[in-house]
Amino acid sequence: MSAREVQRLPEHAESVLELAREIPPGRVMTYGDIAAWVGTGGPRQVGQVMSRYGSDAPWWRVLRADGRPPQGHEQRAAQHYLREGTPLCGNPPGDYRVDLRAARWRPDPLGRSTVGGS
DNA sequence: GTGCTGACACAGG
DNA sequence: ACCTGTGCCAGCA
Repeated sequence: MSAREVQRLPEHAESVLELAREIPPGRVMTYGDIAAWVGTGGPRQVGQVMSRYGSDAPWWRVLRADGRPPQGHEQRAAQHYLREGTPLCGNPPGDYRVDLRAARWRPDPLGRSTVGGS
């Protein structure tokens, strides 16, 4: 995207994309997680931002709360999961659901990455 | 100003 | 586990 387009970005869009780019390979975040982290009102807004401006960011690492990749891009995302070794719990082909239990990532302000809850 | 839309979340059945 | 309906918020016609 060009600089002129960036100027059109909503305030939160910048934060959303930046956060998405910090997700390490093989790890993922949900739309809701990102929404909560950037302080925006809702997961849908994150989805809007990703669909409009996420082409440059690792959009496949941002998924729904149930572990499903972005609606309409499941097949495309699956290729990335296999390439990055993202843990899957679905039943491929057809169901490429990501195992959030193992792959969910939370940004670490202290440089201490967590593997998700117990 | 009003209303529709969307790469979502959650509760019910 | 699945599908459906309702709630949500910001952007755009």
